[in-house]
Amino acid sequence: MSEPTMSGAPRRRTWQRDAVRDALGERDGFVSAQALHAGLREAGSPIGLATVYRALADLAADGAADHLQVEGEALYRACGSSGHHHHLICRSCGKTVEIGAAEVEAWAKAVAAEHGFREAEHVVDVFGLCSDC
Amino acid sequence: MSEPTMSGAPRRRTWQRDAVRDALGERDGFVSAQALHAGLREAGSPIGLATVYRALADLAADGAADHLQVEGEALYRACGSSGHHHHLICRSCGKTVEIGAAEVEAWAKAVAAEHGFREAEHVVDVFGLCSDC
DNA sequence: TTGATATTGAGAATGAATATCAATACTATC
DNA sequence: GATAGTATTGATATTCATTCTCAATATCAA
Repeated sequence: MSEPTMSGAPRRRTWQRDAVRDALGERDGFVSAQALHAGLREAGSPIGLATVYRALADLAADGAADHLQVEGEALYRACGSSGHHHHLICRSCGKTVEIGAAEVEAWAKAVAAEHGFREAEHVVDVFGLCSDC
Repeated sequence: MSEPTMSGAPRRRTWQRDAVRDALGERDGFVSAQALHAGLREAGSPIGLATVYRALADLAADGAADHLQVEGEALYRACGSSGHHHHLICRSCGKTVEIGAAEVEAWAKAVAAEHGFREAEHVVDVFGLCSDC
């Protein structure tokens, strides 16, 4: 029998994974794997690109990071709140605000049910220009 | 002064563009450029891949097609309603329902304003399993 | 019909993301 | 603390979607 609540990820702790987690946490908004890797290298870290991709994928799988696709690129961000939430993102500087939206959750569920759809998930993100841009 | 209502696109009519528009219209859900091209070739059309990409980009720019990014792939769909709308998409068979959502529009605008964001746009799509899947 | 030019398409080029695989580092165990 | 077993790393090759190039061609207005 499988145990859904058990984290099936026996992850070893390495300075590389810590570096990626830390670097991601220091960023305000969403970053690409490429950009994060470039930043780490600039800061003197010899970490490899493939490792950054893997670390980010793991963080996302563990629920420690959010990710979204923009213009054919995957962007990641350290997760503040642990539960389900959405984002308000500045399309100029990348500044991001995490937002909860009970109304939207309810709406999505209702719309799905209305059309006979089950197991509904949704993608909801708001893009704009923040007060500093 | 610019004229936002004027179509700044002096497009020439070619059988290739018509073929892409028609093929897209015949599909139920979202399709990738690659898939659409493969379908056209299978149907005997000698149309080139680059042309399909260009035609789809033009349709999207002209507001005749919607597009969204899934797993690093751009997907297109012929637009039913001309105005702003969202989608309810079956993640199994791709069946898509266009949905309007005044409540969500209002919510997005309110959330953006609340945090000092201007020129807010939003991405709202619901994925689920339709009644046939 | 003709001329100006937008469009096409085969293939090259780009760029993000993943696979490969030997060398290395982490963890539990003794 | 030493050691074996194995997950992880990283330089590089590879895949794959998308865009670019540019000569040949088709479209549209005159």
